[in-house]
Amino acid sequence: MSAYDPHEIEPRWEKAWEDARLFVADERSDKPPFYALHMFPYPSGDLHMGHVEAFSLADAVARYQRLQGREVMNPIGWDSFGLPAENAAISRGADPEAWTYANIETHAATMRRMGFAWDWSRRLHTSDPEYYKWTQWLFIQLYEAGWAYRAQADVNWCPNDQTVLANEQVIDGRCERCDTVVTKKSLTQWFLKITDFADRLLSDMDQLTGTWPERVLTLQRNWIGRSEGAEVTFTVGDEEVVVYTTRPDTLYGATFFVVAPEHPSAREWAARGGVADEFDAFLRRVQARTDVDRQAADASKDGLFLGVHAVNPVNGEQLPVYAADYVLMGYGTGAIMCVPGHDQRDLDFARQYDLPVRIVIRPEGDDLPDPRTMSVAAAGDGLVVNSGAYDGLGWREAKQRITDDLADRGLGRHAVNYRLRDWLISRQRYWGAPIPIIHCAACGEVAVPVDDLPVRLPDANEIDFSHSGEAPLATAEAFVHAACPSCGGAARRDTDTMDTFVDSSWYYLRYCSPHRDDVAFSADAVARWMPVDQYTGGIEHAILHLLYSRFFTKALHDLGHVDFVEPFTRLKSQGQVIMDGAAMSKSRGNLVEPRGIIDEYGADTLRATMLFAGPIEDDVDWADVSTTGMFKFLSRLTRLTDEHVASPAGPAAEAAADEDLRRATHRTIRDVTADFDAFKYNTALAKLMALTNEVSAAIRERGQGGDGPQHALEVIAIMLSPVAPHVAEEIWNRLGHHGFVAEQRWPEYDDSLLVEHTLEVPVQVDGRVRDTISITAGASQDDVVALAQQSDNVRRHLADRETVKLIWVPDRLLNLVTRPA
RNA sequence: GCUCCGGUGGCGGAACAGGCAGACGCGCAGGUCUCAAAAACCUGUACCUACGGGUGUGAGGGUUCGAGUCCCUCCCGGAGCACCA
Repeated sequence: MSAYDPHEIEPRWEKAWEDARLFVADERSDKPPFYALHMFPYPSGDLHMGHVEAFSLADAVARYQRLQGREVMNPIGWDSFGLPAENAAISRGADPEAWTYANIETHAATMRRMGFAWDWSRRLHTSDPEYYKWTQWLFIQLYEAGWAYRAQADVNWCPNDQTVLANEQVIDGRCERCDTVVTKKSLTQWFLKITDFADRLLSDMDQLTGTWPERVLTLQRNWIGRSEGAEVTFTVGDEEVVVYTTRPDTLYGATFFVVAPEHPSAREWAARGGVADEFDAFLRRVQARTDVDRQAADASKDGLFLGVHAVNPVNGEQLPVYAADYVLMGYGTGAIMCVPGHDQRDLDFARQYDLPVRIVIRPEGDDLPDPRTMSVAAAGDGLVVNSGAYDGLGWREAKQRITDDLADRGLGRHAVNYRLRDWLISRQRYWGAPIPIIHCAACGEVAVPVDDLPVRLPDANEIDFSHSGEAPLATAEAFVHAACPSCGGAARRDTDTMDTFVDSSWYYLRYCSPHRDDVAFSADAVARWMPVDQYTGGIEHAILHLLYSRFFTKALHDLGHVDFVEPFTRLKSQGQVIMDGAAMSKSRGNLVEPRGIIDEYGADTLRATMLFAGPIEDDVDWADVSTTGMFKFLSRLTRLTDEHVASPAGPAAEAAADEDLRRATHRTIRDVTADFDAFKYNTALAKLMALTNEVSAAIRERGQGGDGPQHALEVIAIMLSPVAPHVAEEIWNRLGHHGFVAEQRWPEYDDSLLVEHTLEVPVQVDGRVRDTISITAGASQDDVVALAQQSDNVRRHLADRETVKLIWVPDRLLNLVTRPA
């Protein structure tokens, strides 16, 4: 039987670590602190393969930093509020709280079997009153600063989950959780003013360049969607109407004017224009369409002439005013000037409603397009034409000048717009943190005083979950009725709960001092640990969670609670674990359970397999990876250790062989260290395997014993320990050590031992390898050429040819360039 | 449509900063051990070959003594955004 029995080894070391409280971060250590954070899990069922990969990465980072001499904080917690608990409650009559905490225990048990070096003493759950008390406190801080407000708006509504959704939670017009087509609903809801931070969310990304994946930064940049242009004032009758445009240089090309159907003036203008009934019908038609419908491929535009005209401030022209569904109320001012010659959407609309087209930019090098027949708008660069005094200017210059001139007349100004909208955080759900606001008929909105926090969730048995379409908390009478904190009169609590992304936007601060019941986080602890040194997690949170957390940090900074503006100094995103090319799921029948793999091969094999599968940021297809390969490696390594230990110092090793192994060991230290620094665990493992093969050859073929193999195996044990920690402890122990390998120092290499004395270098003739020759390191070009010319094969290829050039890359390669003699 | 990634053996993937393409592993083939099998171990494994060599990193061009790597054009795949004025 194999010497490697993970089922005996793993529990033994897990207990030893725990007994020694090895991974509890010490607040008073004088080692440099290192905050290793992974995105905490949502507890649905047991851990899945995606968790295993994410945590294997996170733990490798933390254990590596510990070996590098840092005092590491590697905490664990659960993002434990959320919809699935409630859905389970509705469909199976379970108690959301019981369901959630049972799942957490299942998670925790599997995590312990995986041997993750969590600091369990900092464990937190966002659904604990001790936690959400401070989530509510944070909400109040934002509210008092004017960054949380209630407004009526057309919001995204998921008819299946019976709740509103943030823009970020709507994917292709569908609910990100259940894929139901999202509809619009006009509701009064709570928003957080993330748009106030749009410019800083963008500009502070400079601090993250190089330490965050470029892809994540790009996603955030796109999401924020900054554009520069101008606001220009048109008039309709005696009413001023402001439009936003990125192309004020095309103002002279405007031939009509469009407002969003929901524009506040639209109905009044329609009435004035004598088309009120048509407008009402139009509005109903537009609102019946979902976003999915509106964004469908055909992109046909629905519009209605309102019977009134808008006056263009640059030339006094009268432009017909339309309401159309391709203009959105939520962006800019909900009104646009339309330049069909230079905007594709406007051109499409003009063709559909037979409106005139005018060219005001002459495209560089091209003829003027024919405005009567063109079907592709002229979007490129060029010189301004048909624009009065501005003719002949470059479009960039015209943009500047026209805007400046309008500003002088009080009819315009330079303006910046963002795609980003305020964050809608109200949810009509039970299992979340109640919004700590009381509505009083006399006093209006009143924040719950800090001393009264937390606003506790009522028990689930007080809730009528069958009451769909309304906030579940509204059905708990005892919860709803409250005294107004301001006047003491009878009042009602807000019955919405907060989006769970609010909970997860600050948990990294709570980890610093998770047991404090007088503050959300202690200033000292935050000063010690924050910002996070290394954050790891899935790319799926590239926008939502990371953007919200950055926003919270900036808000807390402005309120004086923290002295930094970015929470996560470095970020690494791992790919997803899939099976046969598709996401794993029970319904697809392609689910692989971590427990099954642990039962068969042990946790180390599972962890190492995940990290060996390929670059960590790439997806892993479980169908392509081999647990048996990794199990064989760990078995072979263990067996080799035993063979080494059992053999006496061995027959006197040949000096040369000993030197080879020593050089291989030092080269491996150098290369694996670089790989760990770059998160390249797949190649790090490959190099540890290669060194293991070298040790094997040294012992078995050369009969080498003693220091060389001992040192190589010690190095392997330490460098393997972040990835396969149990077997690394076992090997370390069998090599005769008593302390934990987890507490050793990462090995260092000696440059002088890397030098090879004899090298094999290729000799090329005209770029083709014709032989390899053996040279001494540092040999001169002349010596090498002389050696090369002794090679039969090289000589044959030089016959009848004249050498015209020599390329000698010292110690690497010789190339003889020839031509026919 | 726009933006950003990527394309290397049967498979996952290696290749510093332009210098011997295919590390490491899987799979496969052959062998040792065995009554046999499993396990373990050993050897081989890009393709073609008249055994000299030739061809190969999606396709085609270019730069260079030399290109998987740099430049241009194109094809394919993936991701994100998408009536954002």
